[in-house]
Amino acid sequence: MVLGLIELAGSATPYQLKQVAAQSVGNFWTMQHAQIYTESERLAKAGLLSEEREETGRRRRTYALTEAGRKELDAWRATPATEIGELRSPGLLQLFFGAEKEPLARAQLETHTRTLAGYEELHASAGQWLPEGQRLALEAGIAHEREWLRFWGDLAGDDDRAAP
Amino acid sequence: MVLGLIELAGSATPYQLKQVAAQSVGNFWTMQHAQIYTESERLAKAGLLSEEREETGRRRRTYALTEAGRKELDAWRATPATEIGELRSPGLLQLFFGAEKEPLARAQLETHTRTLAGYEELHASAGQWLPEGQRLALEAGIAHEREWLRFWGDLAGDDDRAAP
DNA sequence: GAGGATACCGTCTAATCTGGATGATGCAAA
DNA sequence: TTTGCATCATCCAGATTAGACGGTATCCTC
Repeated sequence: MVLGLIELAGSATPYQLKQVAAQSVGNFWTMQHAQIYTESERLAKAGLLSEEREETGRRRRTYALTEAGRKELDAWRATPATEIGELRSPGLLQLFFGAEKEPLARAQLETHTRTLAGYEELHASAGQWLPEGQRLALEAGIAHEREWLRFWGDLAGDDDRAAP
Repeated sequence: MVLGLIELAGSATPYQLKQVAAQSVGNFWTMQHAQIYTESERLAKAGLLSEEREETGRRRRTYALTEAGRKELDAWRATPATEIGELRSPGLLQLFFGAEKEPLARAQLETHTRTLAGYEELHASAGQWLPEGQRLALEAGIAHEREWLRFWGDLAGDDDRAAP
C-alpha cells in the first residue's frame, strides 16, 4: 500500500501519504499513521524507497520509489491475490451472537447510508477522472454498501411486517 | 466474541473455542488461537469467566460464563454498533493500485466461488436449525460473496467483450 | 505390549500493529 | 505580538500476529 501510494504521488512525506490514504484506499484498507512512518522507514532501509530529509524545522522525510521499489511493486501487482479477506463487521458480529435485530439494523442503516452517499458523491464528481482501478474499487465499495443497505433494511422492516 | 462463543457452548476450553469459531463466526471475524488463550485468561482475571483446570495431563482450562460475564455480554449486545467495518480485500487493493484486471479477476473468482459454495451448502444443510442470528449472518456472507462474484465476473469478462 | 504415527492441545517468542498521547513547528488573523 | 489552529513527527504501553515448539493422548501395527 505504501509503495502504491508513493507511486501515485511521485514522492511524498508520510504525513501526505496518510492524508491521501484517508480519502481513498483507506475506505477499505486502513493503516495507522504511526505505521505509515515506520513502514516508510523500513522500506527505505530495504532499498525500495529513497529518503530525503529536511535539515531544519520539521525535518520532514520525503520518499520516492527507487528502481527496486518499482520492481517490487510491479511484482506484487503481477501476482494476483487468491485470498478474499474478511467482512469483519461489528454489527454482523452482534447479530451472530443474538443481538436484537431492530435497533441494530437501524444503527447500521444510518452509518451505511451516510457511507454510501459519500461514495456516490465521489463517484459522480470524480469518477471519470479516476484511474480505472481506483474507479472500479470505488464501484465495488458502492455495490457492497448497497448490499448492506438491503440486508439491514430487510431486518429493520421485519418487525413491522411481522407484528400485525 | 469469546464471551459469545462460550455462551453458545455452555462451557469450553480455548481449544474448543478455536474449533467452533473456525467453522462459524471465523468466516467473517477471525482471531488467532494464541489470542483466544490470552483473551480467555484476561476475561477470567476480570471476573467475566470462571476457570477450572485439570490437575494432571493436558492441564486443560475449562471456562464458563459468570454472572458478570453474562451481564457484560448482554450489555454489549444491547449497544448496537454504529461502525461498519472494512472490506479489506487484498485483490481489491491490487486492483486499486493498477493490477491487470483479467488474471486478478480469475484468481478472485476461483476463491470466491469455492467460498460461496461452502456457505450455500452449510445454509442448505443446517440453515433451518441455526439460531436466527447465525442464519442471518450466514445469509449476509452469501449475499456478499454473490456480490463479489458479480464484480469479479464482470471484470473477467470485460476483455473478451472489448477485444474484438 | 512395544513402538511409532498422528492427532490433540497449550505455550512461547519476535515482530508488528493499534490507539492515543505528546510536543514541536509554521502560518494567519486579531 | 500573541493567540489559535493546522501541520507534522515521534513515542509508548498494550494488543495482535504468525508460526514454531513441545508435550500429551490415542490408535494402529507388528
